[in-house]
Amino acid sequence: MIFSESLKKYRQFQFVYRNGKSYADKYLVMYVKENGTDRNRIGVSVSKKVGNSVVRHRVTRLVRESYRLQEAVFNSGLDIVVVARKTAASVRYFEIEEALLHLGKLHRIIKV
RNA sequence: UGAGUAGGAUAAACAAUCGCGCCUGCCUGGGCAUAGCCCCGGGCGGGUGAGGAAAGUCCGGGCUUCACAGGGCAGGAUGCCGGAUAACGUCCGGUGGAGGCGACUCCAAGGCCAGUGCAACAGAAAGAUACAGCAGGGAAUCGGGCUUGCUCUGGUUCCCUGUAAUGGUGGAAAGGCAGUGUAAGAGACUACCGUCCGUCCGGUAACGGGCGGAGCCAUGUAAACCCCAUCCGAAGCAAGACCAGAAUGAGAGCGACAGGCUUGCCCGGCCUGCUUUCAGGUAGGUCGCUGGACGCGGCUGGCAACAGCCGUGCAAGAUAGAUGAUUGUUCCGUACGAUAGUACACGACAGAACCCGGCUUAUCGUCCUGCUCACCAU
Repeated sequence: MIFSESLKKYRQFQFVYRNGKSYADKYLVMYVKENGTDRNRIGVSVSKKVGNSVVRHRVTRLVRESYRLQEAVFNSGLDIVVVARKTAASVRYFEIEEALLHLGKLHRIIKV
């Protein structure tokens, strides 16, 4: 991804959870916190409640893919954590993409 | 053709666009003023990228570190015989038993004459019996018979004795069944079957068969403790090795400059400082990391598991974790329909994490092979 890296460490996730703002819709929850750089960092979290390993992996990929394709419309300098909800287990790609953009609008981090 | 049985293969396909990990070729930027076979990147091209169970983590082994003179106890696992193997609780071939007409399937299949424990309920009695029954004898009593008191005979009640055929209970009632025998019965005796002992033959063995003998002294349970035999050191790739700039510690040198303490001052001493070397091991990184008890094909040996030889191939290696998304066509499935076709849909179970050999569990379908039984035809 051109403008972004991924969040990796447990502590980084915890920092965003504690200090960031969150919005949720039917499929996803999004936490956002400014990180003070000119790049975005995105982390995806899918718990065991969502499904078995294959399902979780698929949801992770869908979220990452839809972020990758829509990367340019997001503002820079943010740490974003996307948490999948249980309902996301049996969802198609476009519904994930739609949910991601919807939450971005709620956070007002989408470029107009 | 139908029903069944044993085993195997496969795990939707193709194309376009965007994207990811690893390997590799070429070009190129920076560290760096020059050069490099050093370090950090970028671009383009090529190759490659989940499973039959990758799962559960239940066994076994390799590998790594630690421990280790030898022996024993404890603990755990296994348990008919032979073989295969690196090893196994796995596999193959047998033996015995159970089920099935059969192909075939299933078995935790050593030892309760070392000891201890348990055996509910039922039943008379469960390391033991006599409830009912059957039979003999005696007594009392009521009858019958006739030669009128009997060495005749029947019933009922009680007592003594014999018995374990029959009955019911039970998982199990102390070999089975038939006959002889007897008052009634009983391996008391006899034949056959079973069991045990001896012996001979076959087999590496488990075991099987023949012959002879013993009437058969005694329940079940060892996935009850236990006994016997065999095997087992512990922990695991977050193993472990290396690099290393954090913390910390040690030594040497520099300076005689600054601050603090030691006494008001000086000298002296101590601490803080700077440079450097070593130890150390944090963040981070590299290796381990995939060429192996490897895949495929053939030959040879073996009933087989498997082994040997030859040829050939190299086929994921991530580290918060790549292997994906969209679109189109075809295939499959479900529903409707005579076909054509139309509609529906994340197209079974499920995602590598050091590597192998197994076991177990999950699973939509499709295809193939061997064999068995029944029916039909010739």
